[in-house]
Amino acid sequence: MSNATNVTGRPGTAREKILNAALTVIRTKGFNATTVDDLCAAAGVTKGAFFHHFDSKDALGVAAAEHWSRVTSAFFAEAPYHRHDDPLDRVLAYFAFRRDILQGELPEFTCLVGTMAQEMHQSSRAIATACDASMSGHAATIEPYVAQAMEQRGLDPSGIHTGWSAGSLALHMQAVLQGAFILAKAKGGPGVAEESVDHLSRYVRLLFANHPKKGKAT
Amino acid sequence: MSNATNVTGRPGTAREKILNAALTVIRTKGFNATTVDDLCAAAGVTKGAFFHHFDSKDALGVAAAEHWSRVTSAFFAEAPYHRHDDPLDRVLAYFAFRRDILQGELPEFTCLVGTMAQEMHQSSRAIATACDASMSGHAATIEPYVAQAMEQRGLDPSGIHTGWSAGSLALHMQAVLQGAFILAKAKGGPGVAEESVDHLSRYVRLLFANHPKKGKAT
DNA sequence: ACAAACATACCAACCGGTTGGTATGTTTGT
DNA sequence: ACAAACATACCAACCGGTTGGTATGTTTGT
Repeated sequence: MSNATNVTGRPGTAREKILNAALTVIRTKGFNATTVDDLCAAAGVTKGAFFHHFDSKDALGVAAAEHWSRVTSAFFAEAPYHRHDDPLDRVLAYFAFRRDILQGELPEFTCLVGTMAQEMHQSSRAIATACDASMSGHAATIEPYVAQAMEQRGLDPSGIHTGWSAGSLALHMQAVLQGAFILAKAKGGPGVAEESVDHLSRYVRLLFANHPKKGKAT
Repeated sequence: MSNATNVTGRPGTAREKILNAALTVIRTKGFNATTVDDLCAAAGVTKGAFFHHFDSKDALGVAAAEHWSRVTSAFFAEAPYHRHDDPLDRVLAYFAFRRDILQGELPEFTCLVGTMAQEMHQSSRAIATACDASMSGHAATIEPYVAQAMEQRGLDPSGIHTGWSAGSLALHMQAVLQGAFILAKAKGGPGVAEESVDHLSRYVRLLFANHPKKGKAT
């Protein structure tokens, strides 16, 4: 009944342990197939502790999506792709980075909020909204790089192509990654996902192909 | 105990009714959240009939994926995009078609096997394999169009680009669509999905941009 | 030609185990 | 002293699957 207040969550507390357990367990089994007892066992806490910190399993789902946002934000903030001078290089390096981290077992490189959105979009709009916030929030961190590259290279998509924006391209990147995860899950390995990221990188390179940096004409 | 034999499935039988119900119910609720009773209620049959035709809920999942393959094969076989003379036009018209059918409620245009693969890949490899067969099987129906377009226009991806094939591009298309569905589910509407399909179409056009049909140089 | 034997398709009632959640404590930090 | 943070014990509802049975064919031996 006391909930939603302890946003900080001191490390080592039951809340933090449950949240961290949720990231791996839900990615492995999916949200519906994950029982509250699974979560408690993985976190090493009792059910009483669980329902002290979360009003319901759904509330844990929302909190897990938010926790995922924090964890991945920190993870991507430290990634090397930000360090390039050229905005387009940053975007391209982002793809290389996303390709590099496609390692280990499926639950390790797969996306929690993509999984939960797929499963819960009809039964819990609260969870779906939290998942959307997480995915769109991540897209919003690369959107400025895309926008900068477009501006710097004089790429105006509304004129030349059918009409798109830095935002729609950033969201499309997330769609490709989410879809790549699904194929990887179906096939049982990351191979297909790597190829899809390659196609995505190739797409962006082609978009900018005739738009070199400064005033160098083709 | 008698099972796996009646592959044809006479229409109107309990088996057919359960299978058809499964397509919509599982797309709406997901596989785990769908109970056997849900399926029986939607199909208008009893549980006894269900377990007469399917050994287990998982077996129904596999059969549903196979049923989905049959239904979608027939659906796409009748679609207009096959009727273009030029192979590249067929691929482009395929995208337009996929974009056009993004209508109605989410469970209506969303993919059963993508949903099931996501949810069941760890708990039932049999289901995941059936889902992979369905998605890869569909990709295999457009792969020849891509290959024909490449050959006709002299596009050799192993030389010019990083290295890709008609097969990997066809699979990438499925990844984009699957990912678009996830974003649509998270956001609660098909808007994002349409934009992703547009990006995909633009990608393929760019791939062939400098490769006109006959001998017309740029 | 016909009945016994068998198969298929289905149904209503039931069962053991699981699941999210609750009620009632006890511990711990300030 | 008191509230936040847990732990223990427990429950009602639900869920996949089973059981015993019926109705309606189909096959087979004579």
